[in-house]
Amino acid sequence: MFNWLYARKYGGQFLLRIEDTDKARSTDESTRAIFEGLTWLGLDWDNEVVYQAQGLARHQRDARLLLDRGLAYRCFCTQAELDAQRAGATSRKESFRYDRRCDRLSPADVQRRAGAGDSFVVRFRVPDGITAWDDVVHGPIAFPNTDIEDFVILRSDGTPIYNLAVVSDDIEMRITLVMRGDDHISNTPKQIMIYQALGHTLPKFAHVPMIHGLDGKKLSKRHGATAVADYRTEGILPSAMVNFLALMGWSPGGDREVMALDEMISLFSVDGLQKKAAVFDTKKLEWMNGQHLSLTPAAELEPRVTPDIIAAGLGSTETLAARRDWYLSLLELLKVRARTVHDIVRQAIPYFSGPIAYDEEAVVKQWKDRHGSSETLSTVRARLAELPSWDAPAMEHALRSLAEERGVAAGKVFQPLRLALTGMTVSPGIFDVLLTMGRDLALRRIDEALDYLRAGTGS
RNA sequence: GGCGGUAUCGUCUAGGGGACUAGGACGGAGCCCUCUCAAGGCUCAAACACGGGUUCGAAUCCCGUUACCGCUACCA
Repeated sequence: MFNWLYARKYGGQFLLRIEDTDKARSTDESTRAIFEGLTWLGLDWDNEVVYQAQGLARHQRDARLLLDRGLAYRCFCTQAELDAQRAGATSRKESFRYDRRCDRLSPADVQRRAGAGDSFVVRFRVPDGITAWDDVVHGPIAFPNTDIEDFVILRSDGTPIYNLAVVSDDIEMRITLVMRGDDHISNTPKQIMIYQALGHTLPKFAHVPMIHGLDGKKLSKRHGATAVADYRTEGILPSAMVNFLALMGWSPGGDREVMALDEMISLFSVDGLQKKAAVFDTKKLEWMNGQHLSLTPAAELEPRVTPDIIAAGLGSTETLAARRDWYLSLLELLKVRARTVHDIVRQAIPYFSGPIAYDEEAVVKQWKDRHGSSETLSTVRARLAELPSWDAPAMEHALRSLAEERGVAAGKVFQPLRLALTGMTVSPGIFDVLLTMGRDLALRRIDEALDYLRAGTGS
């Protein structure tokens, strides 16, 4: 996200690389989630996607180069030996660092063992000194090299370890800015040493904060949604998601919060990048989504909402297209009081011809007196039915004067009617409901309510 | 354990020596608007982790402590 904003802001390129050197963790499923997530959010990448595993030959060539230059060495220690040493060190409460025993092997020994087919890994020989860089978000960071062991760069099966592959690829792809999660800060000195050993100039490094779950830990499966695109099925708009995500770890300064993507681009600056991890707050995401729902014109919302409307059985592509203007005005009416797309669909039900269910609590509250309610509703129906034209001022006059005649507050008329029309106690203004529903359906809904009330009488 | 990073309301954050009785937003409480619910407007509760410095002056700079997070793999 921040990479993308940075690239778009400063006219750079946003390159996508799938780091799939770990077969166990990198599945079709996981890479697809990346593409879907980025696409959904509208974060487009430049050039072809690069798959790290395809750079195998180059990774091996770079390891070979380091070996030839004497900057790396073969290590014949087995995993079991290393594990034992590590366990010993921990039990003695010492910190374990590889003791470089294989670096002391004579060239002849190395030759002999390699020739005999002993398996080995390639380790990078960490030089003396300190490794430091000026991080774009953190400022100067330094690591004493003595704290870094001679790390493995090539496995015994000849495949590269992450730190080598990354540097090799970044050089190949001419990466100028490495912007990533700050969990990579401690990998950075290792990578810098590889850059230097390979004789290449360093890119800039920017370590951005991570996002944590409510428990303060790294976001993971147990926090709910596993992939960003899962929020699509939760009824979240991509514009809201991207806005919300951007605010986790970045601020444009001042009080700016609700923004469109292009505004974020122009406002983006690394100065606004946060150093602290952010906690994902679903409540705020939903609020943000409500804001974006209100701000987005119905015509733009329509393609996103329609599939859900159809799935809910309210209509088909054809029936909706046939009444497009009406449909858009319905969306316009509902979007302001919705937080997710699901809210819109739920509220849209009464405006379509299908059956509606009456909210139980609402019935108890608004239709407590069934005879009285029936009487009120049939009078309301008669007044509405005789209206010369179906417009808001006429309806309002008819219903308000009815309330006045009876000496009751307008709400005493509106609320039972609202329940009859929508089955709910909440809806847009009652005249908007009547108007949007249309005369025929509105009168029918009242008839259905009267039937319901009659059926219930005496029970 | 070692190393590194971070630390402002419950949460996201503004703040970069005096404008801070610390601002905004979400969430919470309440009021207004009002036919209901949203939206909107208003009000309230709510934070500079702690301790030392530096300075005339510190939320802001430095050092320690603590807490949290990360790395410490033939994971990425």
